Amino acid sequence: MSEQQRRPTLVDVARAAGVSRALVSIVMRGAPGAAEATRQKVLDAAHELGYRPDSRARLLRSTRTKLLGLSFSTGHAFHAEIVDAAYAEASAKGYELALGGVTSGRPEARTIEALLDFGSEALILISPTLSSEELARYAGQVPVVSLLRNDVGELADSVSSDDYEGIRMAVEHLVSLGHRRIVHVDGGTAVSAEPRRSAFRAEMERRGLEPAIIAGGAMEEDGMAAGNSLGPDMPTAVIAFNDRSALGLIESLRAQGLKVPADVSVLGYDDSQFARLSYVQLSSISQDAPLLAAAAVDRAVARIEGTQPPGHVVRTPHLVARRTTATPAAGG
Amino acid sequence: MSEQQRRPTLVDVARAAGVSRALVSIVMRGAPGAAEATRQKVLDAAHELGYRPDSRARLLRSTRTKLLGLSFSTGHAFHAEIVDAAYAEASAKGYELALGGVTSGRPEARTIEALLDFGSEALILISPTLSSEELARYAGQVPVVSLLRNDVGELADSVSSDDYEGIRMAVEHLVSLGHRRIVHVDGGTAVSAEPRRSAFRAEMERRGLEPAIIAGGAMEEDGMAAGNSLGPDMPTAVIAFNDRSALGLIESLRAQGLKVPADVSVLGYDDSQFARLSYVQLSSISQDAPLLAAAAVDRAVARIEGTQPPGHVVRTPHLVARRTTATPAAGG
DNA sequence: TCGTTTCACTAGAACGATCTAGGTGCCCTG
DNA sequence: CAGGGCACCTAGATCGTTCTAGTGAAACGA
Repeated sequence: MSEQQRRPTLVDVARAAGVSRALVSIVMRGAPGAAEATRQKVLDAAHELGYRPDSRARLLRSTRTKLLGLSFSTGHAFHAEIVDAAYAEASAKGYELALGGVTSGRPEARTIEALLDFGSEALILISPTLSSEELARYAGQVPVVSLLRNDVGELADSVSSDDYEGIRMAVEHLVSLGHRRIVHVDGGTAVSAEPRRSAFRAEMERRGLEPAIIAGGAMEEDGMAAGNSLGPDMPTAVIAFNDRSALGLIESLRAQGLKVPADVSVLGYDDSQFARLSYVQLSSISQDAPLLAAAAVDRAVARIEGTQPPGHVVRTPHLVARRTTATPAAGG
Repeated sequence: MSEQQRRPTLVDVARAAGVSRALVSIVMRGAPGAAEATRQKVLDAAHELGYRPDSRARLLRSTRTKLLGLSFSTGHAFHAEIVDAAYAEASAKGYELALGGVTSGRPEARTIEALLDFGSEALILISPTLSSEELARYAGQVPVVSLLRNDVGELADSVSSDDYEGIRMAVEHLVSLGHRRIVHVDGGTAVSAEPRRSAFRAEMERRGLEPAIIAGGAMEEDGMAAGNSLGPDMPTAVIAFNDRSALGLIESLRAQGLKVPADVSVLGYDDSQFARLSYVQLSSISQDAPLLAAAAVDRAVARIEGTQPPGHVVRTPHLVARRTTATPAAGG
């Protein structure tokens, strides 16, 4: 049943090592001002006692928490990839990450408050859905970096992927394969749906092609529904809003007896783990989660350390051609 | 450029409301000992100033943090479902959740230390891979609840799903449909792979059937590989280690020209969002993430509040029959 | 030799909350 | 009208750190 025992404090270590509290503090945080011999003695004592600094007390006093708050949506696989990369980048920069999940029953604001309560020095918000006013309010308290959404005003930083360029590449790829009847299954109300939609329209028109857009969404179901509604006037290629939607779309085409890419080419967006699955091999536009995450962490740290003013980073995505896009069937 | 301004403290509120620091504290945490009129006055002042209690200071003094540490693997969709449910349950019980992600580059121990640093009063670990010794060490510091793994000794609590019963139901279901040649594609080295494997063996033998087991894993790729190796001696039904593996398996069968469930029935495990996808409709054994999460949070809170000794909760899974299991073809 | 600098270290005051131990009034009781 | 009880409120200590301002001693330069 083992008594839950009080964890050792600086005082305990100081007593064990025969030095003052302050010196132990100096040694523990690796600050200059301690002789090598003493440093070693203190470290030994600390290790002996199993001492771990109490971050609450530490942070209370120091204002620096070395903590980055990161909000993400549970259930978005793409967000999970960003979280992974952010962990790595933060830890390389000497920061810890506080994760906040946004779920259906838990609004983003609630999550952000929790992250601030933990003592986050900056917030990285993946695809935030907050209004610009709310974002501005938080940005008045700590640096805020919006990831994958760039219309966040002057106060907040943003790191996003160039949606126009991504769609341009998608169209370019399909056109260069010989497709002319291309449909975009859009993302409905999802965060980057609008820029992609208008990019598609502009890019198709620029090439003198008809920009057919049908309503979609971010999930497999949306892709399926869109696929089913395609029936009467089947195009030779489809650009889906994202990979999951593309998967649903492919399934729908398959159910209609069509082969991908022989009959219809399908291009996803995100280059998520779904796209990479060996049996899917979905051609996709990669936003490069690790790079985006690293850029976001970089910006957050730069802002915290005051080395730079707010700014907006836009990264160029790239095309990953796999097995779902090909030359259209003759006469398509 | 807006000056990042100091957040208001108890003192500020006290001054604004014309009362003492202590009284504000009393009001803020809803403790008894303040007149209704004063309470209102303080609340108004606090709201006016936009005061939010500093959890670091609060926690430092009070030992109670009302914080539950939850570790999960990014990229495990099933874990994400648990996180969702845990948030809801924790918040209903008046606790906040601290999330810790386990990724390939970030060992579980590292994540746990971070959760403890945040001040977690208890840890909920989803499918922990730590050794029993390490678990015991942490369990000596705070209550530890292991989720989906039950061999964690006396010190830690566990909440798990009855793997034997799950597999028994799976076999039962298939046998009652008329299947006799059933294969189990196992989970390789995954956490619950071994109990499911031996449950399958025992349950098949109990019924006088041949328990065919082939090596698999937790991902689509593993299911595909297993499906491909099935070729020569195709069974009429397969029980996969989990839904993702089942998906890969189905894909492989499809590539071999076999229809599911007409030629082969496939049963998944987890009843994850993948199983529920409208174009998949995978029959699966549900471990009921929300219930498991709620049970884990309950145990953690019970332990923290000292109302109960460590214990092991086992929940019974249930079968969700969808479209991938059916009566075998005549002569199968 | 005597200031000055540097180095190693320490005492004590923060940080922003909670908690303990009172101190007021005010009402009631006998 | 003394004394007890209660409801409301406050001063001051405290949590475990970090930070500021020193202290003492050794090393240095002139």
